Amino acid sequence: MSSADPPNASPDAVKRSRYTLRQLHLLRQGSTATPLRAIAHIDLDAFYAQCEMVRLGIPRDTPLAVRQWDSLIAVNYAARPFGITRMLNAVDARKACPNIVLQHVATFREGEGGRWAYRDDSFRSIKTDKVSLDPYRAESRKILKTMKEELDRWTTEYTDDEIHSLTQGISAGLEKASIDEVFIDLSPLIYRVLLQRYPEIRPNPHDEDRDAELPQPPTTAVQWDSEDCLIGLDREEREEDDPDWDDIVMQIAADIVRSVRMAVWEKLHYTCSAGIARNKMLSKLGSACNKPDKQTVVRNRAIQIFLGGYKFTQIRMLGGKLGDQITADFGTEKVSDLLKFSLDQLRAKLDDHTATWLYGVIRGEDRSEVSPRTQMKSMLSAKSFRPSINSAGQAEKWLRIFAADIYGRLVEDGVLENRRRPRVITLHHRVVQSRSRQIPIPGSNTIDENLLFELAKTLLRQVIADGQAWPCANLSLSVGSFEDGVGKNRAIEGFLLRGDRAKSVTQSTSVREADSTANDHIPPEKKRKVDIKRFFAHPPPPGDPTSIGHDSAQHTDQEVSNAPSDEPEAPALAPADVLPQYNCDRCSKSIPEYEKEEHDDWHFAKDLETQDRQEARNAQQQNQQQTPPANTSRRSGSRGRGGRSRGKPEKGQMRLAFE
DNA sequence: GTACTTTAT
DNA sequence: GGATAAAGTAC
Repeated sequence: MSSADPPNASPDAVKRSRYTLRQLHLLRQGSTATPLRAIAHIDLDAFYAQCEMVRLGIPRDTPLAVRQWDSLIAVNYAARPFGITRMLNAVDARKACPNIVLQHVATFREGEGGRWAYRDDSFRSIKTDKVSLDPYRAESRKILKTMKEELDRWTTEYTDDEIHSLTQGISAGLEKASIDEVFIDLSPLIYRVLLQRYPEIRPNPHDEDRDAELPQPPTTAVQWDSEDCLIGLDREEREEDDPDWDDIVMQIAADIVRSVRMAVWEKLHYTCSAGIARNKMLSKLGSACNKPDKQTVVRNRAIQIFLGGYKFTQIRMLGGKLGDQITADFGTEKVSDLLKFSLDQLRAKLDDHTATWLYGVIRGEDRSEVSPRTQMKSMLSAKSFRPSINSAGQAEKWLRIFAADIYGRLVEDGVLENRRRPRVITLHHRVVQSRSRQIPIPGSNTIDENLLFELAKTLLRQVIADGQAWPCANLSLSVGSFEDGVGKNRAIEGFLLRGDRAKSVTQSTSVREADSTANDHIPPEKKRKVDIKRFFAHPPPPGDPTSIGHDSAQHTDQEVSNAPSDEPEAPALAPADVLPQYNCDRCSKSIPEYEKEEHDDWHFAKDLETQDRQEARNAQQQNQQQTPPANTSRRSGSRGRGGRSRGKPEKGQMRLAFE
């Protein structure tokens, strides 16, 4: 043991953990600051290909690729041994594997309304059809739902009354990273499991030193599943060494992820691969290590070896121009080579922010958070033209289809029920360079296909008036800046929601874009029911005195603003005036006697949290920059917008009726 | 806010 | 490469 040992270290030479009580309890609120945290990245294997296999009932060992015009956009694992890859064209794929199934994506077709369909001749119909990815979006939603249900099952399973009082409102955050990938912050869930399995680490008011090292966990605690792929340990570490708490955490994470993957397979017949590690970056690298249908665990003690073997251009954010620039600046693509440069040496070539970020990231540090988000922030419908199109008439044909496409997706998203609604619509247009124009969607109008189409035409006229519009090689329409609806059913829901959930409903325009919650996909009907039930089943402790003044301006760091709020609001009606009451001397509130114990626990947990937040703030001030690098892009100069002021109709342009 | 860039699947 | 999506910068 080192000289840093506390003087009161017990003389009986009990081995201590490398982690502290504080680090362990930071798991509770999904803090990004603890080295014990566990993040999973789950990636569907050749997703579009699997969607088609499921849809068509094609067995796993049949080679299949998804076709888009003459290109392949997904290749299943049965086809890969034949040398089939994306970027082969359909003809070459057939040559390499005569038996391959080449399934074209669904398409919209001019004059057939807003309905996509799978068509035998779509690959020949590039002139009249537009790709629809809707079938894949629908499958993606189902898969997310299944994953969430399985996580919820874990959450309820590992919740006895005592744990409940310490972890209420806390569950795994799930971030939809793309149509076929999610990040899950398993820390809060694992915290529950740990409290359940190891009662000795439950928060105890008598713990006086939260920064003392924890006792080591039982040496028999970690049993890896034979299916888990473990990244080999760093040089100084040995498999025979006794496990520490991070090993336990990772093993529980692996159990959870395995069961999530199994649920997806059993319910929907999709396989996926997963990476499990301390942070998003490592879990993402991990999920790609063993495909398909495998999960890879990057333990803390394996990080250095693991990362050292990579080209840094594989790391998120370094796959593009920034990565190229760094390669040029330092004459290497290897993480192991880059490790030799000091922070100051990195600073000499890169801006401060980027240098600090890079220095940490190649050492396995990544404090980016898993933001519980499953909803789209924008929707885009696009078409590339080969050959280019040459008139407004041709363009409008496509705008009709774009409008129908987007409208259909908005309906899925709940525009009809006023759940969400986009505030801006944008038209992108490319001749050589691309240009775009956007306008607000008038809030007074009901959004329908025709409104979108009319707005799109308005934008098209502006783009045409702006400059060289033809020949046009690419056109796209998108909507974004969604706001949460305050429809009738929304108002009462907002009233019943607690804490951060309520904020996400009512403050959709806050600076940091108060985001939706992990339960967003649940239909409002169901969500409301659940919330009401919990509301009455567990009357929450009265308002949290420690949180006074925590709002608004105080929310300067991620820890605070994103910590799941377990802070209940006082019920509109006090449960009972007739029950025996207990007066809490901490918060001077009067609560029912039978809740005293839970209330005290709650104060205790709150105190821990307050300390932890302070801790996190301090840590963050020291660490300065955890955020990914700023965009180094310089303006490409003289592409001026023609000096004409906007907002006025063009000469001869009609004002739209709804403006 | 609007237009544009970068990164990613 | 085509169709998406997200986040960030510049003004």
